[in-house]
Amino acid sequence: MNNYDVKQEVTDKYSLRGRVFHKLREDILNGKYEEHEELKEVTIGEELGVSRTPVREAFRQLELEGLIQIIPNKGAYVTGITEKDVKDIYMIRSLLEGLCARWATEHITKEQLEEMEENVYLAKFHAAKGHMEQIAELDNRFHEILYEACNSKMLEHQLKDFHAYVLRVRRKTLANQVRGTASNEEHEKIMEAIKAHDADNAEKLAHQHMINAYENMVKNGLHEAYENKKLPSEPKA
Amino acid sequence: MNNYDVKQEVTDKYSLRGRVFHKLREDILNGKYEEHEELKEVTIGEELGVSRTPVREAFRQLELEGLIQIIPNKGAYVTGITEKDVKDIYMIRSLLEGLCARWATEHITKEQLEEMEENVYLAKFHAAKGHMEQIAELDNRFHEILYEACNSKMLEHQLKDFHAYVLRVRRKTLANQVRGTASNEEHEKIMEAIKAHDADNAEKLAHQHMINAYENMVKNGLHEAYENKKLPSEPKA
DNA sequence: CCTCGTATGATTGTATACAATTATACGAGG
DNA sequence: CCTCGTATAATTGTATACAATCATACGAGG
Repeated sequence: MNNYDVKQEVTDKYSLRGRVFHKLREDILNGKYEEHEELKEVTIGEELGVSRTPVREAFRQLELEGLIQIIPNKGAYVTGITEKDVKDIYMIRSLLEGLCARWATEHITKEQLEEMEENVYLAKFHAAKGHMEQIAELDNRFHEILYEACNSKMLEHQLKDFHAYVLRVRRKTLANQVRGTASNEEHEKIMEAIKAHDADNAEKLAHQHMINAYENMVKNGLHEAYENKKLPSEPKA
Repeated sequence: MNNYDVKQEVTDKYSLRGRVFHKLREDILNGKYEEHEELKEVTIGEELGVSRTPVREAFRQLELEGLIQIIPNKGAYVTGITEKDVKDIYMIRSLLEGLCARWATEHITKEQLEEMEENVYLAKFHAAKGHMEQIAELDNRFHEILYEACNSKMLEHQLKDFHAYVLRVRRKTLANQVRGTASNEEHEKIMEAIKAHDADNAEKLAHQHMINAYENMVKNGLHEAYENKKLPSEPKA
């Protein structure tokens, strides 16, 4: 339609700044840094072999993503992500994914629907074979298709952010054949609701899909994803 | 509880970068720049009397906020905000404000509830007097209290972002005594549901509150808020 | 021994210089 | 006249130098 939206990733990975951004993002989400640990511009720069300039720019972005907090003239501190944050995100996402499915029902294109059908089909195949890596990939892609199909760059933007935020935790969760299969069956039902132009049902199913995903994650021990991160404890006097 | 969360604004207004960020944000939301207009680092820097460094950092943040799009080695282009974006945001917000009200019901503190009661009381007073500026202020604050009371930094962060995003449009809308009064009455009902620990009702009321706000905005002519911005038209061949 | 002020060092904030990349203009060749 | 390649200019990407701010240590004074 309009060729303005040929947008690549919001943050390219091929500039130094982009690399710093993605590296720090990964490290923070991985739990490499303690919560409230101070990140120094020179130190990070030296570790990655770059000057302060790209590091600073990456810091500003990470701040807006909520991963670090910058106190002016003082320093950058890791915010981290707690179990409660993950829970909150899933609750928020459950609502927004529902809305997304509703809108996608009204706006999905033929091409998108075709890719979605292929996605579900392939996922079924890989689930039977136990190819966990591919299942995770297809799961990601399924949701992305949904985001793109909703025809709302605001909602798409939000959901992609959240999606990336919990990606690390989620990948671990999907490494579980039972849930992988169940998840894909839910995808299929969502897709069928969309094909049937049943927006109410699509919304409800997508909503429940998120809740199921979260509950499965809790059941399998969400905390394992954070085993290497110390829980924040009340500082004793 | 923990004193880590004494966070000030995510982007301070007293550094050059902060000033550039807020200035560009305002200008973009105000429609000073055409959609898809290219922003040049030197030009912006000269206009504001600063070097490229703070401008670049501000650009990175604006990109993450979705207001501009940066194409590597090429330039920064204004994304702008369309009427559809505003509509989408209100639909998204209606869901999230509902969730927020639900959580606030479970987590609001005595102090927050007191400020909320004072807020509603004052708003009633100013509405009767026709003090539009104060009504707008109190309206903003009411929602902020709600955001802070929900006890979820993820949700609070999201809602504050959206809130700021549509603030300019909204201020114009509230400059309307009828809606100001109705809006405040809705605030009161939400508050009472929270006081009665009726989370279901609080959610429903907050949800409807957003929808009403949006519909009122449309009725009064959302487009007026964008009278100085050209609508994007399909480029003819 | 404690308190406060100053000096010093460390760290962030900003400006500028230079490198890399991209867009444009122009001319040679067909 | 058109196409393509090269040169040039403009713009972004990065590194570094300098300024401003903040934290710490240390010593004078009480």
